[in-house]
Amino acid sequence: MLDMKLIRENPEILTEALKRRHSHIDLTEFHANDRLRRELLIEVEALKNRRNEFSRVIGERKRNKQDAGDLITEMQVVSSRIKELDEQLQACEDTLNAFLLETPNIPLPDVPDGAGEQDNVEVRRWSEPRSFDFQPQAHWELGEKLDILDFERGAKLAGARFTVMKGAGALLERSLINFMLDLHTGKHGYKEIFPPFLVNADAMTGTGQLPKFEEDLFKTTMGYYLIPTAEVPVTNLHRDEILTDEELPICYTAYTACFRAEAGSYGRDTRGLIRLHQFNKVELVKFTRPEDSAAELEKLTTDAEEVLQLLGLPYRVMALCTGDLGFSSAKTYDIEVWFPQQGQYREISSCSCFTDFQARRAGIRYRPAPGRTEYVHTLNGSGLAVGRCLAAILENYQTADGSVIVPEALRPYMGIDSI
RNA sequence: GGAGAGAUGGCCGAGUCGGCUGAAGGCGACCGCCUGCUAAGCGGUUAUAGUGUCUAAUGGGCGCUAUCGAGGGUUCGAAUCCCUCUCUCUCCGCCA
Repeated sequence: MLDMKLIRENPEILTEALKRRHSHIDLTEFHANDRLRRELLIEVEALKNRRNEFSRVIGERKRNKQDAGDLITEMQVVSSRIKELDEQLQACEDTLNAFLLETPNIPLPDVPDGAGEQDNVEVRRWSEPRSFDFQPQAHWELGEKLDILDFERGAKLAGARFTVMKGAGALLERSLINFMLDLHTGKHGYKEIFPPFLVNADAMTGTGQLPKFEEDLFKTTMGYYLIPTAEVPVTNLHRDEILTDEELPICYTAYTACFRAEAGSYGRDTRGLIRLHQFNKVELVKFTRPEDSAAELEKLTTDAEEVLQLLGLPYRVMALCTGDLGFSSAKTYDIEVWFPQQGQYREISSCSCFTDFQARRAGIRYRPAPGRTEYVHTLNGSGLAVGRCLAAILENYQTADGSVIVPEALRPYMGIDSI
């Protein structure tokens, strides 16, 4: 959510931002409603002021056993007028609020301009894709032949876009989760969180999934939402709180399962582990002072990169352009890992700075100085998507006979050196 | 699932038959005084948001409005009365 004052006083900033995002939102109605709101507010508050004063007088007279009938009659009229105005004001604020909830964040100045994915900019690249002296197989083929991935039975149990991990596959998944959590809590200093996987609508609104992206979410009959990422419960941990200056930055890491409806991606990545309705992810979340968020995003990204480095998986880092930027994000780096069978880099982590956009929605503030409050900046990134990481390991570490070497860093967790 | 109790400021905790309670009192925290130091003691400060106006070093000054779990109702007026919902606690039942 953006600052109403900013839109009021510097509408050109938002206009410019929307243009960079290739998004078309008309501000005329907003400005009209904003003016109307303040007019109504001035009128109704003046009346309420009168009502309060007269109530005091009425109270005094009653105590002194004096008649207050004349004032009460007058106040009846005032009160009914207040009620009318309050209703108009409410309607006006609902409209403004709906607008704010559906307006995307303003990209940071250093975000490259562009219309879509093709305009993203490569920032850096780590290691070189390995050259194969045989035809590399896709991870789903390897997984099925090794009997560690079972898509058929996943479909039997739940449907398309579900899988079952078995034996060394399940062990590898679990080892990756532990490996990532150990790295982030140990070396990088994040605090581990294990949150609920189901949350309420308020939490989903706080981080920006609702109201705009409801169709991407699974919802239970009881009204709970399944989390699409740990970002939701972990960021909302501090919803409606005022943090102290000293405790910032707060850095959390969390393993959760993630659930996505994947509406609108029907034909894409129908095979393998790339796009499932349920997948595991280790997430990194930070709450920072505004002035620190840019540097913290860089650190968060390199923290995520280190997972791939330790696993020996080639990757590149992309700066998303304005046209590809997520709704709530002000700046995003995607980390893309190499998939030999597809011959391309695929997203395995998305690291974003949301500036105060989520914090304003979720009411997450801090005290920069005694007596003052300010919104924090929130950041998050995958560190990493576990299933995609497993897939990348299978493909990059496969051998000619179809077995898979276990990366050095995972051997203490796996207890075996090949699958 | 059944029965009961409760939800007030950073925390604890008062709020009588609705009226000067944004909210007593205490604790904590901060500032100042005192003290050789510490402690004790004394004085003061200590919620958030919206909005008007003034000054304009955008940081405030002076006002107003709202908020006592959330929403609605009664009333000239509600933390106080009524309804709905949410959450917490206790006991019973069930259950990984």
